[in-house]
Amino acid sequence: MEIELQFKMNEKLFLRNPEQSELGRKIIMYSIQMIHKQGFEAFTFKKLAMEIGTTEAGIYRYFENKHRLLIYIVAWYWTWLEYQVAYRTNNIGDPIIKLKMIIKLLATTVEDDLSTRHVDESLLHQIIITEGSKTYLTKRVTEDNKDRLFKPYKDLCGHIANIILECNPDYRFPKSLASTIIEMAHFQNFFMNNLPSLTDFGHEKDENRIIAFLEDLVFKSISAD
Amino acid sequence: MEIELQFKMNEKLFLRNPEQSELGRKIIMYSIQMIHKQGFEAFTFKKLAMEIGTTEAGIYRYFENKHRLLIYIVAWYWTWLEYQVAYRTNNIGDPIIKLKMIIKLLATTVEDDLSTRHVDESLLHQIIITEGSKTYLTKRVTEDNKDRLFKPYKDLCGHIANIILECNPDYRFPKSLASTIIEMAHFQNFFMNNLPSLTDFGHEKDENRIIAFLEDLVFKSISAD
DNA sequence: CGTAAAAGATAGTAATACTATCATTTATAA
DNA sequence: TTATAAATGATAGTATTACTATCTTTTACG
Repeated sequence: MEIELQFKMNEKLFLRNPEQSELGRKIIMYSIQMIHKQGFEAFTFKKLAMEIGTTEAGIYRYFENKHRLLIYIVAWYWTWLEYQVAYRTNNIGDPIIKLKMIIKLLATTVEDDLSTRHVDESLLHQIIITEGSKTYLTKRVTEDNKDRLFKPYKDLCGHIANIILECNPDYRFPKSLASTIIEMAHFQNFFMNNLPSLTDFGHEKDENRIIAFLEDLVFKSISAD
Repeated sequence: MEIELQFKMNEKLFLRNPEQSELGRKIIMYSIQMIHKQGFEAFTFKKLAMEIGTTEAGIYRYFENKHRLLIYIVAWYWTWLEYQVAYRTNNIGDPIIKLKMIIKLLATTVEDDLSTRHVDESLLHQIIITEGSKTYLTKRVTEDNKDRLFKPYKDLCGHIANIILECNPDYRFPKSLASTIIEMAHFQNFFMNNLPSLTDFGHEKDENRIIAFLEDLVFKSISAD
């Protein structure tokens, strides 16, 4: 069977819903490609418009500015990942197995999910690693947070924190450990590939070593004192 | 006694050494204030020049661009912190006590160090939290790394990793744990103050809770299996 | 088929991120 | 002390970025 996945995104994330038009989907598709290739700093609406074959003004009808567009695709990614997590941990009773699955999903290069035709999740995963934290490391974070732009990220974090509590109801830092897992899944990957001396797996460049590190970190942390 | 601290910084970090002239020191001093106040994105050389009472061209003689200036002040901070670590863990034999001291230094709001007159370390610490990772989360990271711009950060990380190994020579991930401590000392602080639901200490906003979390994380991780 | 919404085309502006040039001041060494 | 080089100041200019505005044409759809 062929299923087309769509997520209902927070309306504050855009001016016009990009999922609902050809141009909108092109904006998402090409912006993912361009941000991945050139990095967020070098990415501009003008270049994007040229690539797509539309005009700058056309892009501005969908997104207020490029930072908002970044927040959109990052929020989209977290929504998609939460869905993946739900899907893949469904029917698993043991919270420890669930946690291992989540760590794997966070730390592993994802494959392009064919049920979302205009989004290449593997590129998106790379974008999250390098650009993800830039969405909130700004002076506008409080305002953006009030608009609930980071809700998908916070939901995932809360979800993981709950599973941690299932493993050990007495553990004192479930939410901080959850955000640590998420951030470190990405930072260790970035370091491994770019600043290898900050990790213990610079030579192999093997994501399984990151998983081993995170599992060691998590399960020792939540084991009873 | 009054001591004026100066660090010999990597020459690739600047075009002209800002420590060696009045204008250079003003650039450092005011850029720290402005980046702290407005955030790195809104910070420009033009505004900085106006604030100082010089011209844009004047700033460009010291730093290639604002990103380089950010790398400079961040590298300066890590150099200063490594010095603090060395100073404060001097004569401590027990690596566990050393590690605790380092976690405290990383996670606590620092006080302005009066032996560095043109640098306000407490502002700088806030800048590192919000802007620090932007120094390396770029497409230029490999090039910048070759120029050794991140050496102070990597040195500190290596230093911490060594102490971790002193605690437990069999621990498998000393460097990754070290970079995790450093990054999480900052991210948990940022989350606590801006996205509190990602942490377990959003209500109290107490840095001691972050320290407790990091100590729990670290000492459980390095305890023998 | 008519109308409203979306997209295209074009233009324009203020700010940013620089580079260049030349005059003036300041440090310094012969 | 003077010459002279280095640093700074003053001014100008350019390409690009980050938008906003307006008007026309196309497309969607009830």
